[in-house]
Amino acid sequence: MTTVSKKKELVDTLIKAEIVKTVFTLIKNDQPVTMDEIAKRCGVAKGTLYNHFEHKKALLNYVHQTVLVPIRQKNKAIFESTKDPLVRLHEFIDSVFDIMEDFSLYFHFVQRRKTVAEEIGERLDLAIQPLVKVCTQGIQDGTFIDVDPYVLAEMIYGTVIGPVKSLQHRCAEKQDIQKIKQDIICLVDRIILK
Amino acid sequence: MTTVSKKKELVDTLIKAEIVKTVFTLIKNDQPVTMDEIAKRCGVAKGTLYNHFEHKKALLNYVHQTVLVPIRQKNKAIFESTKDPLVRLHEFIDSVFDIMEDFSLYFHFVQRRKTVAEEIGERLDLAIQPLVKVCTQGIQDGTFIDVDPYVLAEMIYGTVIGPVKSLQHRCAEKQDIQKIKQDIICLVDRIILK
Amino acid sequence: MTTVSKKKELVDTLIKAEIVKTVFTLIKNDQPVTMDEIAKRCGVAKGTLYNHFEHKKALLNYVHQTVLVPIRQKNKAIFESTKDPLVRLHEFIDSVFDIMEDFSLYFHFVQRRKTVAEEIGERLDLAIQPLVKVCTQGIQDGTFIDVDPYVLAEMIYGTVIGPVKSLQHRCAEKQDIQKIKQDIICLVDRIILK
Amino acid sequence: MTTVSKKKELVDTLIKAEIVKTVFTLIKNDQPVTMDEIAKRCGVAKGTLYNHFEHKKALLNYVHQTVLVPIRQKNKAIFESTKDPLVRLHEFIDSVFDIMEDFSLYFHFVQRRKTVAEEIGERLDLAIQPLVKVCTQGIQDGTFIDVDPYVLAEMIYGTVIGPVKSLQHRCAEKQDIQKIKQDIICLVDRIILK
DNA sequence: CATGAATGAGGTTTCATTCAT
DNA sequence: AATGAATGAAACCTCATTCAT
Repeated sequence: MTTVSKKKELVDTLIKAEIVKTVFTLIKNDQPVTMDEIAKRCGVAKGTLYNHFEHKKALLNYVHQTVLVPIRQKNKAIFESTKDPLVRLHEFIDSVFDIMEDFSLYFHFVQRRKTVAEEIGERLDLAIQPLVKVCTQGIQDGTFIDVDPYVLAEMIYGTVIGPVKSLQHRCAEKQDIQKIKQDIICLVDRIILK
Repeated sequence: MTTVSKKKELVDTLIKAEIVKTVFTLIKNDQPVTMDEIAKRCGVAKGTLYNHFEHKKALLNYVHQTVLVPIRQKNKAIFESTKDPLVRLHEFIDSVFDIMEDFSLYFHFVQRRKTVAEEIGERLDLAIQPLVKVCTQGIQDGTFIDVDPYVLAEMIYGTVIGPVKSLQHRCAEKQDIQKIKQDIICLVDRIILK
Repeated sequence: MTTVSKKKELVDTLIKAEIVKTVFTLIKNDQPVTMDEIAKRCGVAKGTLYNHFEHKKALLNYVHQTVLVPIRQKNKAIFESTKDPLVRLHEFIDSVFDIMEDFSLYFHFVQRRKTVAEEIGERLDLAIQPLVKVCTQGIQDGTFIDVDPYVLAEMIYGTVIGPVKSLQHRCAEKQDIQKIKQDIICLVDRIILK
Repeated sequence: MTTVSKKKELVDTLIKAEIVKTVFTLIKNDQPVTMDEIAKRCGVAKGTLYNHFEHKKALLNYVHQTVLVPIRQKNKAIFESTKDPLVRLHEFIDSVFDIMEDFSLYFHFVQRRKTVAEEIGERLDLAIQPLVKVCTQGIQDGTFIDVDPYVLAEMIYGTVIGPVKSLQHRCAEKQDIQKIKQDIICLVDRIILK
């Protein structure tokens, strides 16, 4: 790759990063996310945005994907390993809590911009389906109880993600979070193991 | 109350009912929900809508509440009874499946019109908090396992509602639904009972 | 028709007339014809234009049709009569000169807004085809010379309309116009009569 | 001229030729003629276009002139000869049919890019005025009928060019074209000769 | 009260032109 | 000379809300 195209790519990346940051700020402040406003705050012209993204939709999608990337990566590493199903489940729970901040970011974004309908598709793709796979395997191994793996997956998802959602509305201290996590792991183990 | 004001109230009720119906039709058909369109389809003038609702937001909120009322009523009857906590839980699960149609209506509405953020608040008010109460009581009774009642409630919610959400993306026959329900009840019992 | 709807129609007509006038002014002054500018000059809001016309295209088409209406009417009266073909031809020539002002308006409009491609279609519909019919009949009568009626029609059109177009670039006095008209009639007769 | 400046001129010519070709392709395909698109298709940068043409208008004008050059040349050769007026007229008609493709190209271009107003000026310059000269001479010779030479010129122009325009909307075979041409010549002779 | 025409802020997108590299 | 990213003026269109009748 030439020096020039490297530089271009760098600038492109920088601008996109700036856009992502700006859109986040707008969303957090519950201000309308218009192309005018994004451009103004990024210190570029409106046309420039259209040099980097075809539509407004493409721009927002990029922002959205940016949020999802670290979550996807962590999930991929966990779900595609060949470890024991139970181990992978525990890793998933650990991961959710570890990356609570990413999740919080994700929720902040997704909760204000996407409709529930859109979230459901994403949820399926991001968590339910991998969980179903793990559960199916666990059931075949004979280590997990023999229940519809979808129900099992939903149960796990609800048990793990639900409290994370609710935490925003409760006032929980650090130590509580560890306690909750332990309760969750305990509960999940109790349920799925024969 | 005078005859005149009675009449007024009647008309008000009729128009509001018509509006609710119209908004639903629009949402189901994925058509834009504009004041113009609502008015045209209701056979009234746009200004008339503003005699019944201050804002568009107020109008949509009214529609939303209309959907929630039967759900709230059923939940109230269940959660405010003095029956055994476990019985009430089973009644809740029964209720969710019985009113699956209402829920489907609810989801159709909420999924296309409200953001995830709004759904979370509602979810808390509508299901989590009542479930927390029931669980707390069950724990004090000594019949439920001693886990953070929030986690327990979330687990139950996730196990019951999650599959309902996903069902839209799976292709499930009637008999399957009964099977799933049995799996869910079985699972919930297995979890919460000591 | 009710008094109210009569009034509405009146207002609609008045606004449309105002719009037509405004668009003409803009075209004559070679200024850009934007919806914003039309609205401003008509003393109405941009949205109002959209209450009367679906698109900008529809608006411009209306203006265009407004120009064509008197021309079409005169042509229709002439070409649909049962008079002698030669008489109808003379009437057509008379008409073109009588309504020179309409034509001038038409040209002013069409020349600045429509491409030649569009004009050709219109020309066909407005003049050539009626002329072809008249010529065909004259040929069958045995009064017109036996030449491809399209060529004949084009010749007549060119002979009559061409000078009108060119007059804008020459400086012709009133008397000259009468002289030119006589020359044209003379020429046309000389050509088409056996 | 230095070698360097020769080379420059060559490059300039090549690029301009490429631009002309590209613009034609775009116009024929009814695609928007934007500077971006021209540059991309020519394989040069947008800025380069501005090194060869001051404005977009200048660029388009150049393309337009390119189309006109061969037409002008042929016309010049015909109208500036000292042959008999009638012979020159016949040569003009021959020429129009010979270079039908150039004319068709011309119309394709002019019809989609220029307004009728612009076409009229061009028409005058390109055909009417030369024809007026020829006719004037023919009238003075005593071979042409004594009619306003402008009217005569318009008649000839209309009779010759009109059918060419209309041919696009009719479906005419090769032989028909010869027939039409004969009809036209015949008609023109019949009219202008005493 | 009902009406619905008028309003105009707010939004997205296009594209000729400039200018630093 | 060539480049092409950045620019930003214009243009079109939507729709919640107001208000005179």
